[in-house]
Amino acid sequence: MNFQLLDADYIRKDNSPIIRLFGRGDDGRSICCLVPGFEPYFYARPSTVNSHDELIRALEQNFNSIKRVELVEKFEPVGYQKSRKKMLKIVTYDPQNVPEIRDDVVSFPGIEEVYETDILFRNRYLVDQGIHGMKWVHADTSSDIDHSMDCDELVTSTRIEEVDRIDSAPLRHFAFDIECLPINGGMPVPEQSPVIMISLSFEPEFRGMKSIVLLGRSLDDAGDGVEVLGDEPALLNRFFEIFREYDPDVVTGYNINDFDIPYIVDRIKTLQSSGITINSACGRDGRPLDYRKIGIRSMVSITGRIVADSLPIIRQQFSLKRYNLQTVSRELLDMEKLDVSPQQMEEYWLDSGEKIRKFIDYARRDSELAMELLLKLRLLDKFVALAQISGSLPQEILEGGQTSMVENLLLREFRKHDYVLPPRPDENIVSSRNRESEGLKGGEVLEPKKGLLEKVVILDYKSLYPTIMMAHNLCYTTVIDIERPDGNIIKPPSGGEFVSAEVFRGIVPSILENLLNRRTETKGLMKGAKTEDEYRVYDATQLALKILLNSFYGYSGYTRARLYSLALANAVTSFGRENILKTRSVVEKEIETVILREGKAYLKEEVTSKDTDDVIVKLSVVYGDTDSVFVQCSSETNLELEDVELVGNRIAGIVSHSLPDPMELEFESIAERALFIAKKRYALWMFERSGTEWSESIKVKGMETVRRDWCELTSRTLNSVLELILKEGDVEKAMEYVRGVVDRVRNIDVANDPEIIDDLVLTRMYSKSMGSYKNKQPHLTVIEKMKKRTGAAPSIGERIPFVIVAGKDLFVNRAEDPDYVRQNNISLDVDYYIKKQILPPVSRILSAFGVDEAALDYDSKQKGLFEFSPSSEKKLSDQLQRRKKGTAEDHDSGNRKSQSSLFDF
DNA sequence: AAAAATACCTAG
DNA sequence: TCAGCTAGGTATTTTT
Repeated sequence: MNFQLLDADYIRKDNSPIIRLFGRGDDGRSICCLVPGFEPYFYARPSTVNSHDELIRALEQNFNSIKRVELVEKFEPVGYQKSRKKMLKIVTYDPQNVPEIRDDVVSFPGIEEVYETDILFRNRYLVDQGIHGMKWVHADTSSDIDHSMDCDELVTSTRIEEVDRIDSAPLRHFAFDIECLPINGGMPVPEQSPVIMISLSFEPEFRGMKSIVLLGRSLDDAGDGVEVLGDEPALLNRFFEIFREYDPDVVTGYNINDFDIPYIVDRIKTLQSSGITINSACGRDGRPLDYRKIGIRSMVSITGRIVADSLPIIRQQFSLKRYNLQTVSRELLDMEKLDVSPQQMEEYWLDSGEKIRKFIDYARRDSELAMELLLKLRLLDKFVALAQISGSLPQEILEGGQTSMVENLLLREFRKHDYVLPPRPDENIVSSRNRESEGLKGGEVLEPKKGLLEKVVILDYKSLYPTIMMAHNLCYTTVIDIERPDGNIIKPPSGGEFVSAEVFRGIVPSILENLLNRRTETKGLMKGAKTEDEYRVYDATQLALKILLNSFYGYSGYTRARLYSLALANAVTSFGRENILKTRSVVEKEIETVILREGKAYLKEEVTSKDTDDVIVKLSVVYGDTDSVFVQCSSETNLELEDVELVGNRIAGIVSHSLPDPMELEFESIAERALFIAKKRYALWMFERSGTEWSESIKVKGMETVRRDWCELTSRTLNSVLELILKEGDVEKAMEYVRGVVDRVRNIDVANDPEIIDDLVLTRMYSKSMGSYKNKQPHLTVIEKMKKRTGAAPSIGERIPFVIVAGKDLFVNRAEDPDYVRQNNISLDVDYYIKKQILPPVSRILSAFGVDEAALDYDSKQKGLFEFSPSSEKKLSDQLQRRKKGTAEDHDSGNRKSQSSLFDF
C-alpha cells in the first residue's frame, strides 16, 4: 500500500513504543500505519582512560531505563578529526527515558558528553529510515486490526520504504470560521459570548457541497447550504461531526491558531463547567481539539492532519500594509469580504428576515475566502517542497522556522558520515554565545555613485554564501580545532583555519552541493514541464532548495543552534567581502575597458589593431551590496541593450573564470537609467531578457515607495517622480507634478471627501509589549486612545493604521485612528503631510538635479518657483528623450479606482 | 542645539 | 515580524 506521509507520532503498547504514520493513499483512503520495533537511543562519549566494558556494565546496572549499551565509533560534531572515537550508543525502553536520564548520564563517572538527547522520537525514526515528510511511502505488509481510529484504514507494517513520486495524494481541505455574539459590541470572550455560527468550506466537495453554514438558533426556510441546529451545543457537536466525517488532511482558516481554535476550546470548557459536554474529537487518533500557549502565541496541532492557518503564511510571504481578511482578500484575491459590524451583530442575529440571511451569507464568505487564499495562492506548495527536501514533517515547518529543517538535514547527513550532533544549547551557553556573537560581521556594501546614471550592468553572484562554503570547504567538521591535519590548510580573511577538501570534504559543503545540483536539475525539469501542475511542483521545489541553501550560513551564526560556529560564519562573510572588493578591482583595474567589434566583446589586450568601427566601453563599478555589482558602461557611441549585454556577459565570464568552483558571477539585467540615493536606496529602469525580447520595468529598492511606514500619498507621488525621471528624463515635469500634489494636499477637504484619508494613512507594527517601549510611538498612542474609547485591543504583531491630525501637540500625540477621524470630522495636519511626508523623500531625489525644496512647496516663498532650471550637465541627451514610452500620469490614473483620489486630476 | 538613543523597516 | 544572519537609512524622542 502507498500513501503520502502527512504526520507521524508514537504511542506505547506493552512498554514498547510504536511509531504511527499518517497519510492519504492514492486510492483516496486515509491511513494510519503502525510500525513497531523501533528503539529510542542517544550517544555518550566516554573519557578515554576508562575500560569501556566496565563503564557499560555500570551504566546498565545504574539505570533501569537503559535497555542496553552498544560500543560504537563516531566523530565528534565540531573540529577536524583524523579518526573516529569510541562512543556509547545508549538504547532505552521508552522514548521518554532519553530526556529523563540524559542529565544523570552526562554527570556519570567516566562520561564526558552526551549527544542527540533531544531528537523527537518520530524524527529519529524518519531520519534513521530515510523517510521524508510529504513523500510517498510504501508499507510492506499490512494486517487489519479492529479500529477505533478516525481514518479509513489502520494497518501494521514492519517494513516502510520511501517511493519516488512527485504527484500529490487527493488531499481533503477544510476551511472554517466562527462567529461569536459579543456583549454590547466589544470583543467576544469565550467565558460569556456564545459561538453562534460556523461556516465551513470543502475542497473537494463534501456530499456535493462546497460550503455549509451551521446556525446556532432556529430559523424557518434557512435555504440551501445552511444547517439549522437550534442552539450552541448542537452547533458545536455538529461541527465536529462533520469534521470527522469529512476527515480532512489540511485544516485551514484565517487566524484560526490565535482565535477560532482557542475560542472553541475555551468555550467548550465553559460549557463543560455548566454540565454541557461537547464531543470535540478531531484527531485521527480521536483526540479532542486542543491548543497550547507558547509565550503569547498559541499553537495547534491535530493528530494525523496539517493545521495551516493562512494568516501567518500570508504575513511571511506578502508585504502588505495590513493583514486583516478584508485587505488581504482585496489585495491578493481581488475579492471582497462581506461584514456585519460588531455593533450591528446582535440586531442581525436576532432578525428572522433579510438581516439574518445576510449575516449567514457574510459568514459563509469568510470560510470561502480562507479556502481561496490557501488554494489560489498555493500557500502550501512551498511547505510541501520544504518537507520533502528537508525531511521534516509539514506541521513542524509551518510552526517553526528554518532551524528544524536545517537540523533535520544535518542529522541525516551527519549520521551517514558517522558524526553525532550535540543537543540544543542551554540558556547559559546561549547567553555566552550572544556575547561573542557581536563579533560576527556581515556583507560589504559599496558606497554608491549618487545621482542619475545610464547604461548600468547588473551582475550578481549565484548563491554567494553557499558557493563560498563549497569552494573553500567551510564546515563544522573542517575547522582546525582539536587536531592538525597533514595536508593543505585554508585560511579565510577573518582568521581561523580549515582543512582543504583533499584532506577531508566537509559535510555541510557536500549537503550544499547536493542541494545546488538538485536545484539546477529541477530548473531544467521546470522548463520541460508538460502541465501547469507539474510546473508548479518544480517551481516550488527549486524555491525550497534555494531557501534551504541559504539557511545554512544563517544557522551557523544562530546562537540557539545545535551547531553554532562564529569561526565558520565569519569565514563565510569574510570571503564574501573579499570577493566583492576583488570583483570591483578586477572590473575597474584589470578589465577596465571592453571593445565591441562585430558583435563580440574583446578585452583591450585581445585587440591588436584599431578599427574605426570599434566601440570602446569604459567600465566603472557604481554600486554593490554583498553579492552584487553594478557596472556603469560609458562610451562615446550610443550603446544598444545588446551591446551592454555583450559587455555584461564578458565581465561575468572573466570574473567567474578566476573564481574557485562553483562560485559564479552572473549577468542579471541592464538598467537603462539608474538613480542611486544612498546605500540600499535606489531605483532602476530595468531591462531583462525574456527570450528574444526585452521586458522593461521600474524597480525601486529601499525608498519610501516600498516602505510600509509611509502613506500611500508618498508612495504614489514618489513613484510618479521616479518614472518621469527614469523613463522620460524630465525633471521639470516631475517638479510640476509634485507642485500639483502639494497644492491639492494643501486644499484637502476631508469633510467633503472622507475617502481622501485612505491616501494619508500610515501604518506601523505594534512589535513588542507596551512596557518595553522606551520612547513614545505614534501607533502606541493610537492603541491607547482606542482602548479608552472602545476597549478594542490590538495584539502584538499587528500593524496599526493612523493619521496625523492638526494641533500644536507633539507629533506622537497627534496620531489618530483613521476611522475615528472620519467619523468625527477631525481636521488633518496638512502641513505635516506636505513637509514631512511628500517633500523630504521627493527632495532627496530631486536634489540630485539641483532642485531646492522651496521650489516644490507651492505655498512657501514663491521665489524658488521661477528661478529654477535644471543645470545643463544634468540635461539628458535628445536621443534618450526620444525613447519615452508614456507618461507617469497615464500609468497612475489608470490604476486608480476611487474618483476622489488625490491623484486624479 | 547637537548628539545619542530608540524604533521601524528594508536590502541582501 | 511565528527561534537563520548583518548592514544601513531615516524620523523622532530623549539626553546632554
